[in-house]
Amino acid sequence: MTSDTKSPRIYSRLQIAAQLYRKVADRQLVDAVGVTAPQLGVLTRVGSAQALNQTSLARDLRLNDSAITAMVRRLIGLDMLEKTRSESDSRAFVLKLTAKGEETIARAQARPIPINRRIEDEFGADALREFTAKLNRLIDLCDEEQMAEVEE
Amino acid sequence: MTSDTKSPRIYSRLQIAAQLYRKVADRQLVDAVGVTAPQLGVLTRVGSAQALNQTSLARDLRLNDSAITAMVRRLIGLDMLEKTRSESDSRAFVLKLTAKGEETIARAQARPIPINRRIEDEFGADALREFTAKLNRLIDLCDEEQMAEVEE
DNA sequence: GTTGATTGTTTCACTAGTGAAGTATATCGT
DNA sequence: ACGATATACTTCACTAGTGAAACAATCAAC
Repeated sequence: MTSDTKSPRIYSRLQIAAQLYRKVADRQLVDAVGVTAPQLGVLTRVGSAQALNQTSLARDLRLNDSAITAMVRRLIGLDMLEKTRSESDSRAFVLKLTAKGEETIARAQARPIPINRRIEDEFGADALREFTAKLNRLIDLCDEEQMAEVEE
Repeated sequence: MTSDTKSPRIYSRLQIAAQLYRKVADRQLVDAVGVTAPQLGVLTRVGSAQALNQTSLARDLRLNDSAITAMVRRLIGLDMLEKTRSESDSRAFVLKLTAKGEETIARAQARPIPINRRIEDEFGADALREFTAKLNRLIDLCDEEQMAEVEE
């Protein structure tokens, strides 16, 4: 039994890393600015776009439409987001930040969360770039695999 | 605006990769052996241990106790797992695979899922090793950060 | 040998995601 | 101008995770 069952490694390490990172980031973000990491992701995306609707937001974040429905509902509940019917297309909504939403982004941008600083410092710019490149490669492979399945 | 907001990159790429990988793996696994990736993780851990209880399982998989409660309930519902009160400690349960559970692991081990093959092939053993090393490093950093918080 | 802390598990309320099915509005082809 | 198709969004039922609070059984200490 010298062989250490190679296969499950990447998958489970990836899941653990993602989960743990999110847990730590969530706690720090909620403390600092009152919003979770996925929520901040939505806010910043909405903030950096003009007249975004939910479907485009879903595509940008690579989530499904129903995840967005729920996410937006929560953010409206937190008074961070507003939703108004689009004038050009009455099926769609236009998402907009409230004043509180803008403040939240501003505060988050002003002082980066400790875990992110730590990771940047300890990895260094090069290693980080290489790491994200590999993550992107992994994402591409999964996309290809999905394509392959559809056409089967 | 040449600077590309470096910070959110790793976090969000990691989340996207983890989510997508899990989605693809889940679909392939459910098709092939009738169980999701996290579920298979639990089954294989139980299978490779003798007389495991839920708390140790939680520690092994780096999950929370209540996640295990739910997970075990689902696997019992699928008739893959059994739970009997421990004789040595009557607070604890001993987890054991059913025949169906054993079969499921066996089948999963027999033919690895396409997405895993693809990733192994395209990355190559070295790149994969390096990648998991970085994931482990990331996990360690998050652990340290959590420690730091507790002692604040 | 009670008393108090620790351990194993569950429940609850929550976030965050998926997929399938439904509703309403837009748009296209003829 | 109409019917078919596509698009935007919601709802529902589900998996999978977190954290806090409860409860029972065990273990130490005195």
